[in-house]
Amino acid sequence: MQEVAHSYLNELNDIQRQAVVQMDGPVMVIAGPGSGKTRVLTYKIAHMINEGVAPWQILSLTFTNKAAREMKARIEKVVGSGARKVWAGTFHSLFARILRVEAHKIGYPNDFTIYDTDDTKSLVTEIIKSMDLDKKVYSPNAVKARISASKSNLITPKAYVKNEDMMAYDRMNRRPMTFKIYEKYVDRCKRAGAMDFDDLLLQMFRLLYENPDNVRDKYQRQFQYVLVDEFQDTNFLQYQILKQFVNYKGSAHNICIVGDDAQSIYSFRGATIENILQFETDYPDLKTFKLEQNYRSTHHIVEAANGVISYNQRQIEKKIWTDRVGEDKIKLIKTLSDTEEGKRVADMIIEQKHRHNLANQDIAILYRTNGQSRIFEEYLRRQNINYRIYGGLSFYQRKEIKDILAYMRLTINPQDDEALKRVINYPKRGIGKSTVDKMIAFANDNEVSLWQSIPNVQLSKRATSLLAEFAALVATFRKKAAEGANAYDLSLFIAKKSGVTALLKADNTMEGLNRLENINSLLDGVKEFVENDEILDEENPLDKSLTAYLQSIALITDFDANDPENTDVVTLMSTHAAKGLEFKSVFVVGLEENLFPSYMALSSPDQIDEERRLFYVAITRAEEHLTLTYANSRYQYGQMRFNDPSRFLEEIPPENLDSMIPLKKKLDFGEPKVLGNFQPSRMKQLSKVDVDHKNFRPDDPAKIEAGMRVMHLKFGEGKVVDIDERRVATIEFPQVSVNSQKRIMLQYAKLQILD
DNA sequence: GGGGGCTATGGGGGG
DNA sequence: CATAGCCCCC
Repeated sequence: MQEVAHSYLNELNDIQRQAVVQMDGPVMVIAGPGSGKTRVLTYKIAHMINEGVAPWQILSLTFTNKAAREMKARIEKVVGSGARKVWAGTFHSLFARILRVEAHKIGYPNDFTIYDTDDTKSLVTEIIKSMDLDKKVYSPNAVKARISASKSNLITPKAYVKNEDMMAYDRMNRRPMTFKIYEKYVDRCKRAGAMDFDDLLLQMFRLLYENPDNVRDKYQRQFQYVLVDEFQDTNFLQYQILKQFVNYKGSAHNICIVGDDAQSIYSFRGATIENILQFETDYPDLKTFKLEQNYRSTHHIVEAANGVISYNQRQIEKKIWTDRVGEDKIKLIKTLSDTEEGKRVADMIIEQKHRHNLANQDIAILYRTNGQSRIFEEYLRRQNINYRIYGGLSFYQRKEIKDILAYMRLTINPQDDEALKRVINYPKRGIGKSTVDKMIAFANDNEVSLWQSIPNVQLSKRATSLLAEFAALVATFRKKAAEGANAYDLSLFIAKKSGVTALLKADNTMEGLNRLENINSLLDGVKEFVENDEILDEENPLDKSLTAYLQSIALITDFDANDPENTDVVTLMSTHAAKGLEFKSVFVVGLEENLFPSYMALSSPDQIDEERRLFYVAITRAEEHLTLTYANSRYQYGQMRFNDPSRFLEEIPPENLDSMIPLKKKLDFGEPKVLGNFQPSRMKQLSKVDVDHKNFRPDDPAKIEAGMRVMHLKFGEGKVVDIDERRVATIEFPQVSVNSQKRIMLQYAKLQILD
C-alpha cells in the first residue's frame, strides 16, 4: 500500500480503519448498530479505487437499491465519477441485470418476465385448482412458501421428491402433493419465460454452476472484489452464488462480509445466521473486525438494546457501547386503545418538535405490521404534520398500474401467462371464465403458453373470434414495439387502444378519477424514463424501449421512490423496513403480545428470538429520543382485542426507562383469544394413469392419423378420434376418465404410436 | 358470459 | 376488516 495520507482515513477509528485498508483476502466485519458500518463499506470501496482497482471490478451487494445509490454518491465524493461504475445494488437487481444478458444460455429469453408475489400466488392457485386439490388444505401461501424455501436451499423438484425431510413435512401437514405443484410451477414459469424473485437468484446460480460458454470465468475475472452488506440476512442460495464468484483456482478470495447476527430479521425468507458461521469455516484465514462502538445513540438506548438482546439464546460475543450520555430516558406510554395511541403519538410529536427543536424528518414511527399505519396517518393529518408512509401497497402494486403493466409485459413477452390472464378480459370484451379455463386446459395438455393456445383451442365461434380480436390487439402493440417505438409512445398507445383509459374516464366516482390519475402518473414516469439522458445503465446506455423501461421498474420498491418536493416528513414504516436507518426521535408502537411479538411467532422460541432481534433493530434506530407505546385494546381483524403488554418491555433495564406503569404488576385481561381455526379437510384423489416411462419412445407427430391408438406420457393410452386442418388432434384417453377427450397440438405432442 | 350480492376465509415482515 | 369466490339471475 502506498503511504499516501488519504484524508478519509482520518475520519475513521482504529478498527474501522483497519477494516477499510484490509483489501485482500476474506474479511468479516461484525458491526453493531450505529457503529459506522456504512462508512466502512463506503470508504473501503473508495480506498480500493484509490489503490488502483477498477470500479467495475467491485461487486457490492447491499440490502436496498437506495442504500446502494447513497453509497455510490458518497464514494463519488471521494474518488469522482468512476464510482458510478461500481457494481452496487441488491442481489436481485444486479443478478437480473446479468441475466438480461445471459439468460438465453440457460434456456430463458433475455427479455424474461419477472413474476412478482401476486403472479406467483395466482399461478400456484391455478395449479392447485387444476390438480383438483382442496385449496383449504393446499393454501396457496403455504405452498408458495414451500416452493420458495426449496429454491432458496437449492432443492430442485426432482431433489424434492427424494428429500425425505421435505416429503415428511408435507405429509405431516397433509399436503403430500406439494412436490407435484412445485414441479408444475417450475414448468409453467419456464413456459411463460418468467422468473420469480427466487429465480433471479436460482437461475444466476445455475448460470454460474452450469457454466455455459465459460460464462462463469467471465464474471470471476470481472469481480475481483466482492463485498456483502447485511450478510446475516442472506440465505443459503445467495451464499452459494457468492462462492461461485469467489472460489476458483488461484483466487485471492477477496470477499468482505459485513453483518450483525443480532440484527438478523429475515429468516422468513430463508435468511440464516448459519452463513456467518459457515463463512468462518469456509475461510479459516479470514480477518475479523468487530465494530462495537456505537456513535448513534445515547447510553440509555444502547443499554436498553444490550439488555433486551441478552435474552436471546445464541449470539456472537460482542457488546456495543457508547460514550454519548443522554438526558432522556426511554419513555413508555400506555393507552387505552389503538386510536388513543395514534392521538398520543401525534401530540407527542408536536411537543417534541417544540421542546427539542426537531424537524419532521428527524422523527419516525415504527410498527410491526403495515396495517397499523392507518391510525397514525389519520392523527398526523389532523395535526397538519407532513408524513410519508413507506411500504405497504406500493405504487406499482396498485390494480390499475398492474393492469397497464400487464399489457406492457404481454407486448414484450406474449408467453407471460399471468399478464395474459390479468388483461384478457379487462376491459370486458366477452372472454369469460369458461373460455379462459378451456385455454388453460388446452395449454396444459399441450405444454404451451396461453398465448400459443389461442389459434388452436376449440371454442364457440363467438369466443374464437373474440379471442382473435384480442390477439390482434396485442399484435398491434407488438408491431409498434418491433418498429422501434419508444417506451412512452408505446405506453400511450397501449393505455388508449386497450380501452383502459376510456373505461376509467367513464367512471366518475372518486375511485375512478384516482385510478386515472395514477395511470397518468405512470405515463409521466415512462416519459421521464424516455427523456432522461443520464446514463444509468452503463451496459445499455440509451435504450428507450418498452423492454428497457419494464426492466428498470421490475425491482423498484416503494423505498426507492424519491419525492424531492416533500423531504421534511415524518417517516412511517415497518420495523423491518427501518433497518439501516436512523432518526433523532423514534416511536416504536403497538408493543403488545400477539402483535410485537407477532402471534405467528409465539409458538416457537426461535421465532420469538427473531422478534426480539427485530425489537432490537427498532430501538437502535433512535439517536436521542425513544418512545415506546402500547394499547390495552385494539381493533385487529375486525374485532376488538385485548392484548397484554409486550414481553420485551420487561426486558428493558428499569434504570433506562421512564415509566409511570409498574411493569411487574401486569394487568390481567384474561386468556388471550384463540386465533385461527384450522380444520384440514381431505384432498381429492388424483386418478392413476398407467404409463411405462422406460419404454416410452415418442413417434414423429407427422405420422399420426385418425383412428390410431397412441400413448401419452401424462394421459396414458388413447385413441385418436379426429385431426383437424391445423393438426390439432382430438384424442380419447379412457384412463383419465370415461369419455375424456383432450385436444392436443401435434406440432408439440409427444405421442407414441401403438398400432 | 356478465354482474350483483352474499358468505367464507384469512389475517407478517419484503426483493 | 378486506377480498375471493360462489350463487343466482339476466
